[in-house]
Amino acid sequence: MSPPKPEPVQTSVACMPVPRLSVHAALAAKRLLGAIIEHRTHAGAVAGRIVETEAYDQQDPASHSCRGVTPRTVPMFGPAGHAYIYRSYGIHLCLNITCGDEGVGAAVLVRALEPLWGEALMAQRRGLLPQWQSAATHARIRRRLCCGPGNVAQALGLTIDQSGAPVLQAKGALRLLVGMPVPARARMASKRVGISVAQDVLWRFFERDNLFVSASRRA
DNA sequence: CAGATGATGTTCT
DNA sequence: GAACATCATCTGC
Repeated sequence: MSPPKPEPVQTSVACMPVPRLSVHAALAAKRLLGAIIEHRTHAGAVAGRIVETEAYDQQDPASHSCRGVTPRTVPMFGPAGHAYIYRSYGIHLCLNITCGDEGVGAAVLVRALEPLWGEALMAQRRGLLPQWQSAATHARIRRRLCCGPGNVAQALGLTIDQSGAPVLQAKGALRLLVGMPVPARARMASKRVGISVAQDVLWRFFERDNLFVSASRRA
């Protein structure tokens, strides 16, 4: 199967400043809603608007950083604005954006994106290209491209060795850009997904009524 | 729709 | 050896 033609890259949304991330993880998680994550490779550029996040803090028993620095979690303890990517259940990769001051182990998990560009390439990476090309199922497939952290990393085409890469540099392959922030009235908070400790903490945030937040988890 | 399950590699005890 | 910030696919309503 030959790769789809790279789509033209939109740049107008990239003009606004990115939110300050050297803050507590829960605040960074709210600020990152509406921001855009883009990954550029030889195959083309793909990007999506962040619509679902989770905060993980050093003081938080559910966080990889709660027992101090390990080889894997080094980026969490570095400065804000870098990728922390880990392998989940042996199969998937999950993308986080580091936050907080240097020395503090904190990051925000990117759980879902609203696809913006490079959708055909995303579909190919997700193994959904045949269905994508048949226009009848377009909307349904589009909704599945980046829902869930494992799917986000797969659609973006990330690799484990990109953990630690900066995301606030204009020349970087993986970049955080800013579109429309999600105002507080359109923002929902809930318990985080898939953890066995600190289950009552409301550190999952998502945009209300957004189709790209997985349906079963919209509340 | 809900719930169960297997795939799979790394990290930490 | 257990646990794991998941997902697709299956079963049974």
